[in-house]
Amino acid sequence: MDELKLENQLCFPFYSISRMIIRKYTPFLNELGITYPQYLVLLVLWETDFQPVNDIAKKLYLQTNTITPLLQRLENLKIIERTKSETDERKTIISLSTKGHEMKLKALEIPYKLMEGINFPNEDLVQLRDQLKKMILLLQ
Amino acid sequence: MDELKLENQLCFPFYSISRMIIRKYTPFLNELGITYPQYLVLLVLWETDFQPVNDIAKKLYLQTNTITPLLQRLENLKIIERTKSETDERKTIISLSTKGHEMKLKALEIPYKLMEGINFPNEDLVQLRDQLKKMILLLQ
DNA sequence: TGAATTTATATCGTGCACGATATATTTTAC
DNA sequence: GTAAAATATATCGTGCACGATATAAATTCA
Repeated sequence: MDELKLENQLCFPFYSISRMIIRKYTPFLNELGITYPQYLVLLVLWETDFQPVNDIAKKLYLQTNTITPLLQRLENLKIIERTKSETDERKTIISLSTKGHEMKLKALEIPYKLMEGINFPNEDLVQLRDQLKKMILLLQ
Repeated sequence: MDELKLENQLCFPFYSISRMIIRKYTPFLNELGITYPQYLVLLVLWETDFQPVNDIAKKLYLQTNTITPLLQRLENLKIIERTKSETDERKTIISLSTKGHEMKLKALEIPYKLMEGINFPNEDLVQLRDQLKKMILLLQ
């Protein structure tokens, strides 16, 4: 019976922490005029520019039907560009605009500002990150 | 510069794991005809029946404008009932219907079925749960 | 080569999340 | 005792997530 107690749920803490951290991000992302999932897409593009929709989706463990409209919004905001691949016309290649590139400079301070607001012991964080990585592999 | 790499993000693993576990829940919850956030509300009600909207929202770290329409859907499904408090007319008291009570019996097996699909070492899980609890306290 | 299958993206519908706002009830303070 | 503030819920708009479906291009294979 205890297994149905909220306190003993496995997913609930992940679900809550995720939303709580996103809330902490929001004021900084508002300054850039983007949302958290849009920020994740930009992180991917800042690492590697010019990628098909599917590659971005896979890196974020999302489906293309989630990020297609998100990418259309980023295009409307003039942050990215969407062009058809010349070698494979099915593929839509996503690339950063000048504005998208410039946003990286402003974004650089976000991770620091964010961690200031959360006083989590650093040694715990390192260990936690390893556990979470293991967990993602098991869940895929 | 490395702080903007997807791999080094703090929130991304929580966001991904949360969605991945919810995906594992979905087939079992489909059998009950409910969604994961609706399941969370039922967990709260199965522990304590008859609660105002606000109490449920607080336990789930959600806002009332998120769960009000969710509760209306659960009412349409005849799983819960919504009645005004007699002592404070502002409060809407949420209670389980007969169907809502009966669903608990079917739900009892969900935690076991779910953990079967994830081979996470048990000693790690205990430690992880403690870390996550600490984190939630820091983030509130 | 041409039909069948696979791949890549897009579209549509539903249900969250959440900021902003509205409305009604209760409490507080003068 | 009544106006102001606080509380509780509801409504509205936008942007995800994701299942289901559509469409078009590329690949496979008979």
